[in-house]
Amino acid sequence: MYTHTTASCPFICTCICPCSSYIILIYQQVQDASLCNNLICQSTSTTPPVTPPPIKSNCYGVFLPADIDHPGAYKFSLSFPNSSSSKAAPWTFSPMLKKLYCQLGKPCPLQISVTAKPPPNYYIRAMAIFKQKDHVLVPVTRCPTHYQNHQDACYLLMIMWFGYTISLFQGTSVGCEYTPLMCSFMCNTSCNGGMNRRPILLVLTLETSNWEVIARRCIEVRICASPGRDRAIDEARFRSVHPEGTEANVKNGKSVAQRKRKTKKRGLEKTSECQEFAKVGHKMRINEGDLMQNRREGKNPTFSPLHDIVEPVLNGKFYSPLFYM
Amino acid sequence: MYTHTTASCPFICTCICPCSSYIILIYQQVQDASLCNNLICQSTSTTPPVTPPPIKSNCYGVFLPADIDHPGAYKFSLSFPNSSSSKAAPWTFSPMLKKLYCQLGKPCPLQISVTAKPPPNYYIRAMAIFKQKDHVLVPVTRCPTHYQNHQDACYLLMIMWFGYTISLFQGTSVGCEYTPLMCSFMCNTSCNGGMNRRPILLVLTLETSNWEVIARRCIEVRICASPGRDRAIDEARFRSVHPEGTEANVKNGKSVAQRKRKTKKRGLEKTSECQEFAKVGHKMRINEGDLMQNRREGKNPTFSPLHDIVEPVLNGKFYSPLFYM
DNA sequence: TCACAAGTAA
DNA sequence: TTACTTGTGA
Ligand SMILES: [Zn+2]
Ligand SMILES: [Zn+2]
Repeated sequence: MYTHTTASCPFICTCICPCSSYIILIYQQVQDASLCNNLICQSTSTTPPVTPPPIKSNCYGVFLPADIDHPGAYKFSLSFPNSSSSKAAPWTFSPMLKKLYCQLGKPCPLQISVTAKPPPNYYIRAMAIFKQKDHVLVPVTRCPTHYQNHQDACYLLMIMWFGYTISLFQGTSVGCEYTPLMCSFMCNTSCNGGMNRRPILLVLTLETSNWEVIARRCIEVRICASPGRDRAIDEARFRSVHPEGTEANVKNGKSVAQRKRKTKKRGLEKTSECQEFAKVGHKMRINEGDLMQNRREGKNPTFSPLHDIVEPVLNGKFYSPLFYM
Repeated sequence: MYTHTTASCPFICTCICPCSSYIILIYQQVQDASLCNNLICQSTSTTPPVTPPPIKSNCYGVFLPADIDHPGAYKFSLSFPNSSSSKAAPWTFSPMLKKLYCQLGKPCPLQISVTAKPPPNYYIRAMAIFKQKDHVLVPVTRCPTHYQNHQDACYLLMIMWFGYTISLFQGTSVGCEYTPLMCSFMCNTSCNGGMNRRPILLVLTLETSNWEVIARRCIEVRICASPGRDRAIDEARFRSVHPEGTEANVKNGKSVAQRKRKTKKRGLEKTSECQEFAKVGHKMRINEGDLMQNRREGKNPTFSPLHDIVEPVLNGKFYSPLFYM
């Protein structure tokens, strides 16, 4: 019997892959009923998770195109509660742009749902990737400043990897409409030396016990100081570009109101990652060549257990995950 | 005979104290003439510098008020060559505000002069301190992002501490009017997790062989992306506040056109250092309590030699110096 | 060189 | 919530 509890996780227990920024939530069918039709933090499972889920990241391994919504047979969906109407709210979601605006470190409530109970040991993977295609292979990590100032959060993240906690899933059809999650992002999208103003996507995938992706939901996430202001700006810009189409363009995966200069489009002839990082301190922080080489060889990152901390290390470099749940 | 050469130092050789951000230049009288009346990079001295100069920093030890100009008997002065008139120039100096505006990593030429040749082993100390009185005890360091991306510069800095090079001084009266220095600042004044938009002063002191300060020159330094633009803004603001007084107020040490909101003054009821840093990652990066305790006990920082690198460590914390010469 | 972007103070 | 600050793209 494998047991684990964590006090920091009120609703859902997570198995966190220390590689890059993603989190595994394991769906498991159980016998005993629970208080609520949610993913519930539960310390017991019948089988200890001996092997971690395979790594499917943006920096190695195979990953399907990340920005295509695919509800699948279970009608997997991702939504948000009604966000506060106050402009000072710590988070707000724009259905028009399918984009979450939130402040650094503030928990954001996600809601996932399926129309039928998945088989046992189905799980959900949550990861962050860069939206721009030419950056999608670069791991999304925290900036050095926030990592240095917030190592406790990272510690919390890491011990949860050892915990590898199983979450009970009662289904979303008995009373509760959604399964709530709380997600906190630990850097601004604009952070120097980190995301560096590059927009990111949060990708949730429903996967089988064989780690096959059967459903996917993607939203853009902008972590910023003023979510309300920035959402208003983005939506106004979008409406000025698409006077009537509104939501249709978004659902077709087309580019929406990017944060870009009025005069010219950016991102196509974008400077390389090396050049981008060179602007911060004139030296690359992440060696993309290493990542690509590693990817070609199919290598997984190595883990360095130290006390209770497992650090996500790839080719000797440490990556600080962006978010936790 | 102690010898040392460094290729990275064209004009002057520096003894760099790894504590906080300052640099020691030793004035030494020599017999043989040199090509130019400058501080000249010279690899020979008659006595090896066995003991480093005592640490006089903003975080420990005694330090006189840093923002008072005191030319002293030698009429010690600090000036700049004529800066480029281009708005895109990497540096510019405002005599009106006694303030240097420069870009990150770009070398700035300083000129120092005295009216008479100092005795042997007089030296100059250069250090950066925060301008605001309630931050003056906090060491001025680089931000984590720039430190991580620029460790080579730090390495260069550190090996020069071992080098402890002596500079020959021919005086400023034979042909050359000034002694040129080149100074590079390695973070923006606005850097998160570093100076964090707090203005700094560069303080040059002329000290005797007993480390007694006999002259001092101070300028404000703003390291920013657009020195020309920011100087123009500051000077316009200053003129609007001081229609006729112009330079007089500056020379009297009065507060000049601060970068502040039009409506209200800032800096007097400033939030504490702890609260300031708390905004970056919600955790203090520098424990001011440690610094103060250390200062009360008169402790010096400890040095950790590792390969050829000496790291400035104080109470187990590492400080990355802001600038080098 | 200019205007936008986006964190921050008030 | 507004307006300023200040790095960045074009
Ligand atoms: Zn950050
Ligand atoms: Zn910096």
